Formats: sequence, C-alpha cells, structure tokens
Amino acid sequence: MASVYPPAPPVLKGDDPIDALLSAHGLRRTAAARRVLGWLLAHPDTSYTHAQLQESLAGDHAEPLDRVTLYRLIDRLTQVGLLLCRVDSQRVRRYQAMPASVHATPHFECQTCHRDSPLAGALHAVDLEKAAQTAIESLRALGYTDMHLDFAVKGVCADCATGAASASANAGPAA
Amino acid sequence: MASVYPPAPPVLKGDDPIDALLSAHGLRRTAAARRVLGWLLAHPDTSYTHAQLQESLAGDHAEPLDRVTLYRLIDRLTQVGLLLCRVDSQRVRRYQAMPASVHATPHFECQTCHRDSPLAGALHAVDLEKAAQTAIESLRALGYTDMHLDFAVKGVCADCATGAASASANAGPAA
DNA sequence: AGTCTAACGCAACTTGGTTGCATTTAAATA
DNA sequence: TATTTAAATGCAACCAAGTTGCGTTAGACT
Repeated sequence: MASVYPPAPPVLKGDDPIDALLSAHGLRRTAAARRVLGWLLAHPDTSYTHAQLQESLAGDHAEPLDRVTLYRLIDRLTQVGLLLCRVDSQRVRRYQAMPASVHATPHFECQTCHRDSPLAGALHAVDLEKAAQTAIESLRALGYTDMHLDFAVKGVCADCATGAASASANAGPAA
Repeated sequence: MASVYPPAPPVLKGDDPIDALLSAHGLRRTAAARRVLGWLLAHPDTSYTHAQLQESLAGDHAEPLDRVTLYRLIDRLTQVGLLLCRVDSQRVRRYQAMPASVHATPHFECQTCHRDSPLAGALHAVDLEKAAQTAIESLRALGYTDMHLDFAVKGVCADCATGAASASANAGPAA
C-alpha cells in the first residue's frame, strides 16, 4: 500500500516532535504516551491533575486510558524531565509540560484555573533571581545541598475572579 | 483544704499562656488542645505531620489521643490562626506553631528535618518584600484577588546533609 | 446545679495513589 | 522479515491520609 506513493514522507515517523521528544528521553513511542504528552504540550502554562488528564483524554478519543497506566506514564514523563509536578494546596499533584525555566523565575499561579504566568515586568525578576542565586550560593558554602528557589505569587486571576470562575473551577481551563 | 492557704495564686487557671491563647481564639481548654498546642509551641520553627504529632504526644503521656480528634483539633487550631499548615512534596500536610511573620518573608525550608529559618541577611529580605508588595498591588489593580507571596529556598540543611540526616529523616527533629 | 453546645472517640467511608502479576507491544537483534 | 526481550499496559487488590456520621463526654455560661 505504502509503496504506491514512493517518495512522499509528509509526516515521517521520526519527524513528529512528540515522538522525537519521547525517544530523546529514552521512552517508547506508545499511543498513551503520545496522547498525554501531546495534550499537555498543546495546553502549556496550565497544570492538570491526574483526574483532569484522564477526563480530558477520554473526551478527545474513545478509550478511557487506564488509571494506573496514566499514573505510571505521568511518573515516567516527570522523571525524565518532560513534565513538571507540583502539589497544590488541596494536596493533589498537578502536572504541566515542563516550561523552559521554572526554577528561580517568579510566577503567578491562579488557584482557580491553575494557569501560571511569569511575573516578568511587575517585579524585577532579574534582580530577584540574582539575589536568590547569591543567597543560594552562600548557603551552599555553609554545607546546604539540593537547593532550589520556590517563588510564586498565588491568588485568583482576574478572569476567575469575575465570572469565568465557576466554569474554570470545575473542569479546569481545558477548553 | 485550699482555704488553708488563702492568698496563694501560684499558677492561676487563666494565667497559663496556652490556656489564654485557646480562650483568646474562641476554643475550649481541653486536655487534647493543651497538649497539642503546648507541644508545637515548645518546638517552634519546625513542622510536623499528623502522624508525627500523634506519635510525639503518645510518647510524652500515656493516652494515644484519637486519630480523628487530632485531625479535627489541628483543623480548628489552623482555622483560628494558631497553626500554620503547609503541604510538603510528599503531599502530606505539615503543621507548625504560627510564626510571627510567614507571608512575604523569605525562608529556608529543610526538606529532611523540616526546620525552617528566615533568610534575613543573605538575601535582601526587606527589598524583596517591598518589590513583592508592589507586584501584588499592581496585580490587584488588574482584578486579581486573594493573593499571597510564596517564597522559600528549599533544600537540605548542613546538619542533615552531613550525618544527622538519617536520624532526622525518620522521626523528625523531635528531640 | 443545670443547660447547652463544643469537643471527643469510635466505625465506616472516600480519595489519591501504589503494588503484583499476567499480557501486550515497541524496539533491538538475528 | 522473523525472533527475541524488556518496556509498557491493564486489571485487581491494596494502602495511607483524610473525612463523615453519630452517639457520648465535658467545658463554659447562666
């Protein structure tokens, strides 16, 4: 079948950026992995719980994707650094496609829709990072290890505070 | 019996600082409340899980203090502002006697012994607080609500990094 | 002393997450 | 291309942290 269209590599197998990412991190290119990573990459800057992910993925296609498989898949993606995992104030884990720079960069995290956005201008981000790095270095000199900066303004964003809140609070900003 | 020593009020009932705190916050002075709040006030700057608290309290006295009672007691103490509650990276809640100022004050949190100490000198705390407050104000002007600053350097402190780690990791720095 | 309600304590339940194990399948190799 | 083999899947059972319901105990306020 494929031989009828000889030199047409419109979407070459290894070309797909998601497949490439998976392989580059030593993971297999399975249907589940493609769906999860693809979905999270398509919805950056927002974090989702295991339950939200399962629901969103089930909504798209038919097959609901096993609970445990999703847990393990998420674990693997997180371990290789493709996902970022945070624990929210309700103590559930939220996952997000790994942003370019999270650590030491001031963010705003909306506690309702769970979007997060960098606080570039407002607060002098660069100065803060520098000050923080200095602090971390001096602590390291004292024997402290494994340090990272945890810096965020948390609250409810304007969208959620007005009226979109009810919708966002329930299902997350999936749509 | 008591009338034999007429004017001697060595430890007047209302005088106990813990009882005073409880009453001042509209809580009853029960044995359990006294034990929990007393213990946490005696071990400031460190956060404890429900399980650690239950164990520590059982160690002191005899009666083990019911699981659910402790959960509800901790909730009440937190709601009235006597305790501070955080969720750690293992997604379990950790409680601590409310420090004078937590919000907007840079802290170091040891992920092993769960002591936390202010980062006063290292990083220009005052400048940071000011910058952060400015950022928060400008966000508020945009319609953002319920904001607070979440600012900490997390890592492993020198004590835990060297050798005390094993002991601390298991039971916390209770002793 | 008597009343009223907060706090207690037991049992049952829920939620988010994990473990064991047999089956499937991507990918390395023959 | 067929064979091998270890990673990934999916089901069931399990676990820990936390919650809910409800009858009982005991502070606190008259």
